[in-house]
Amino acid sequence: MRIIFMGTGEIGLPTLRALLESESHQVLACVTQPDKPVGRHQELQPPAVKKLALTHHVPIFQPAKIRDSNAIDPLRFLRPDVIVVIAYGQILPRQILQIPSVACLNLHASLLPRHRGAAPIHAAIECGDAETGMTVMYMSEGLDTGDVLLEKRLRIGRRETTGQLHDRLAELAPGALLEALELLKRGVAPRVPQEEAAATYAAKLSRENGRIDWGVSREAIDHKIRSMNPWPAAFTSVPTGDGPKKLKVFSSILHRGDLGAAGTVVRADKRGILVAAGSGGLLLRDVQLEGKKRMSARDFLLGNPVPVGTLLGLE
RNA sequence: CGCGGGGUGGAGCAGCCUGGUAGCUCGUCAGGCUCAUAACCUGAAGGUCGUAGGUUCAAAUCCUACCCCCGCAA
Repeated sequence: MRIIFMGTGEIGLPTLRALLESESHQVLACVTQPDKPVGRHQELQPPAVKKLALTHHVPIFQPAKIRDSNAIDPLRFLRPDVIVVIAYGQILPRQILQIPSVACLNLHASLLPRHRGAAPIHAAIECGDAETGMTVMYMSEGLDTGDVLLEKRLRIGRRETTGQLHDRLAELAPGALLEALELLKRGVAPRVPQEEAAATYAAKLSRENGRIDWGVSREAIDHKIRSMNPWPAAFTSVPTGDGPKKLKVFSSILHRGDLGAAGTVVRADKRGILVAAGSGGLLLRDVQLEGKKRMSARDFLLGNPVPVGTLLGLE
């Protein structure tokens, strides 16, 4: 089939690669977000999708606003059978949805209608979900509200992070899409409306989402730490000789028992930093002090002793 | 030139302001203690102090340029 690929995030890379290598499909163009100033020195960086498309000599479109007619018309002229959208980053207007002759498909990294929105992977882990998956849906004008074509499920590991789950979902996507395209080609693709009452919404994350509230349960904090890893990273603050500093927490182990006031350091040794939560506690294993590299709690303590009784999270 | 912190034996840090024997906590190796140990004791190895220049009798420390890492911001 003749396909236009629209995507920006890394999660779409395996899918784009599969389409490019497929014998039965032709990628007419890639639409991705404009190069953006990224990183510490604000250098312009092309999206990963663009880099991959360049190596395959596929035409690339990077409209600042996909709603502009001069962004839409070139796509229409390509006369695609299908438009595939995965982590593109802009809301598509109706005019785009109507372009493909067969379908405008979106791949979403959750089992819809659960976790609609920008951060479905984070949400699945933060909510403590046992499973998630990749959904192929027919796009509608609402945000992730379209009818479902098919979905592939994945069990979420007990200690899995968003980064790890992201990569597994990315690898799950190509198979789901190719199967969906095959069903469409044979005219037997299912179309199941989402159950509106079961819908949840996963809003875009900001750094502040990573702040640890030591007063909640140890499970909730553990979900937060895994969910925010690697970005934006769960964090708290720790007193230092130069005042309180931000401490990112990348991994922890649940600890049983009542340990006292939430946020208090109960023990700090080579095993890690044991902190009391609202119920039970957590043994912090991998941390990063602001301005420093990420390291094990053991290494961190060698140069930054944290006395028992220290209260974390104070500004 | 967006703001800021940092590069010191294998790891994490101090020392730099107020130039002049390389320090701390670990790790490693050897030996000892112990029923035993992730515990403890003794000893040892291991560093051109990011790179290149400059100032000086003397530079980890002061000056200049560059490279790399990280936090904030996006």
